[in-house]
Amino acid sequence: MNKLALPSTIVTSLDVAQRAGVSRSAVSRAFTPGASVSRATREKVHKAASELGYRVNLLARGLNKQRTDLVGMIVSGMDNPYRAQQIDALAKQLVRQGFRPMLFCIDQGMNEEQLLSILLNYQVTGVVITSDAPPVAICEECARMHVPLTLVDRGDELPFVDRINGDNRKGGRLAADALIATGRHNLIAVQPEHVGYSGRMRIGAFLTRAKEKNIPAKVIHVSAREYEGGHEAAALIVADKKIRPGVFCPSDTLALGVLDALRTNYAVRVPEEIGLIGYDDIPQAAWEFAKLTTIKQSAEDFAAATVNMLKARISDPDGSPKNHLIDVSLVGRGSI
Amino acid sequence: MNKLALPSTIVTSLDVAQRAGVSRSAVSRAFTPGASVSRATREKVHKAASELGYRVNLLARGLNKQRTDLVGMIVSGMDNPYRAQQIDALAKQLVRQGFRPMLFCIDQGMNEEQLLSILLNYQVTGVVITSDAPPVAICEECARMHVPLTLVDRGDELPFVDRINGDNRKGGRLAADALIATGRHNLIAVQPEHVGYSGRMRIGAFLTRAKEKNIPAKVIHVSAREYEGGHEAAALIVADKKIRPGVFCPSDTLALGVLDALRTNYAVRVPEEIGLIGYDDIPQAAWEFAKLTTIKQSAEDFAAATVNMLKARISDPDGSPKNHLIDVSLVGRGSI
DNA sequence: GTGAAAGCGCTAACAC
DNA sequence: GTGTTAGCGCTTTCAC
Repeated sequence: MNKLALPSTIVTSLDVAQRAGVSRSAVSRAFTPGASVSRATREKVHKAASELGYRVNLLARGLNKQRTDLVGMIVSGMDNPYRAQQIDALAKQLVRQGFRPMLFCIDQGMNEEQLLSILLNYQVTGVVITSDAPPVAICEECARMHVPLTLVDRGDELPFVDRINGDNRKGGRLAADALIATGRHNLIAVQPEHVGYSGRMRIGAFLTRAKEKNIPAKVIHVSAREYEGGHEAAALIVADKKIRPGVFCPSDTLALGVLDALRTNYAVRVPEEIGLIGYDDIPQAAWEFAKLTTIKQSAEDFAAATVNMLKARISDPDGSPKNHLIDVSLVGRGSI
Repeated sequence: MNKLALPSTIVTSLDVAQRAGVSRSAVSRAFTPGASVSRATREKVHKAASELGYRVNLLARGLNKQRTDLVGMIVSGMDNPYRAQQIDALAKQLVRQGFRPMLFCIDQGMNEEQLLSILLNYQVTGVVITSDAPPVAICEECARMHVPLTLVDRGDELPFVDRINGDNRKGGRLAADALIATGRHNLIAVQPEHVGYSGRMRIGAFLTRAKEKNIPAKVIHVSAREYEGGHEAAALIVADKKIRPGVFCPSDTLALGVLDALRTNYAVRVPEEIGLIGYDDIPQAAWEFAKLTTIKQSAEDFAAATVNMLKARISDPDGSPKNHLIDVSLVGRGSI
């Protein structure tokens, strides 16, 4: 990297062409993998380019090729560690596969539609939505613009678009089975007011399984979400005075709220007096104070499946919509 | 939103112009805030546009205006809740101020330089780096390309570029003062092997303050980072058999690892036997099991300062580099 | 394998 | 206030 006098003006492919004594097309080809250029030309061009500090302008290329490799992520709830893991994994996977993620976090006063609108203006190659609010007109808009869209954890409400979901039914079932296997004969599921599709599915499957096995199960409703919701739930559970109940929370943050409140505020022992199982397997679930048994969904699996689905959609824009299920598994840690 | 036969071809400003019976410039102006167009024309254009489902192509606009509003974020350690908070806050703030964040997470096999290279190819308007590895040639590259760069939490190593840092000196001092104020006469700082600039500064200030007050203080070195590092530290602290020591951890995840291990593995009571203070004030620090006293840095303050600095740099590209300090404060929760 | 020319969709002078 | 013209930097037929 030599230090030339700074080219206050932008270095263009023409500059490189002239310096290398070739045409602009040659330069373009030299920077296009698999284009038909001779080895000699390619090297000549690359040399001139690096001397000049040239870099291809992806905006111009995108404008021309009608393809940007930009992928929009519309996200909410980054305060939940699992969501953060998902975003991290997705962003990495996208880059690995040649895409460039744009990140839009739902903010008060900025809804999904507005964010999507911005994305579409950037001619994104695809959009991934991982947030809880409903996507209403969004799917139609993407369809109209022929932009591939993948919904993560948004359920089956919109059957005409690609979706990735954890296997919530299996998860709920595993949770019920696990609690029952440790001799819990009073099952409880905690359901926050603003629970999303996934949570509802998990709880639904949990209750179904309990019924199948003839174990009484009930739902406790709380108004807060995440950790605070868990505190609310703990109060209700304690007041309930069931004998050695088994409690299922459709997210780890919720479960950790329950656990913490039970022990600290009510001196209840877990798992001796109450069995508890969460969902997601966030790092905190493995912490010593918690040792929370939970249902693991791999964020990496989610990311890989999402990007694959996106690629599939790009190469076959009119194929029928897919719904991909991510496998889940039980991680036993002793809280049941 | 009416349903016309889907325009399988892209809708361009020319299409809108023709439909509205005006020129392309008129269309352009109608979509440029503050341009000189008559109300009538603007409305005519907007009507035609929405009938056609037109949206301005920001790539083309960017190519033309040499300005994309794209801002790259290069990030690592999203598994740390504080980092996740920072990214969330920054992404939101950027969008609010009219920028469009691109997210690049450091991945094995993908270093900062490669990611930066991609960003620059997209003609980003600015770059924010919030990661721990050293930025070496990156700053030079940005400077060469005239792309504003802001370093978050990367310290003073590179005085010729804009930087945002928490007030680490004050934080370290506050931590020492707080421990001393509760009668701790044996201070300990926990330092992971791969501690970054911020951590070193915090510990440095902590030790300095201890010395000023004539309180003995030592550093415990651990090889792991975050929660696991805390476990290592706990073992060493217990082995040390100091009387009622006061322990400072330069991050909450580290502190929570210490706390958890002390209680669970060594049955040591906090704060009775050992006082503990962390840094960052992540949500988990407020959880019941922890009630961790800590040094708070507002992620929103960081985000706001970062975006402001970026804007300042954009409007004055050759101004002297700034180093902005974010204020910190003590959050007492009883772990000391 | 290489160059010339046309054009991706937009904005910015410049006339009127 | 509005239309015309000329690019922004790149890729891509199409000849050669």
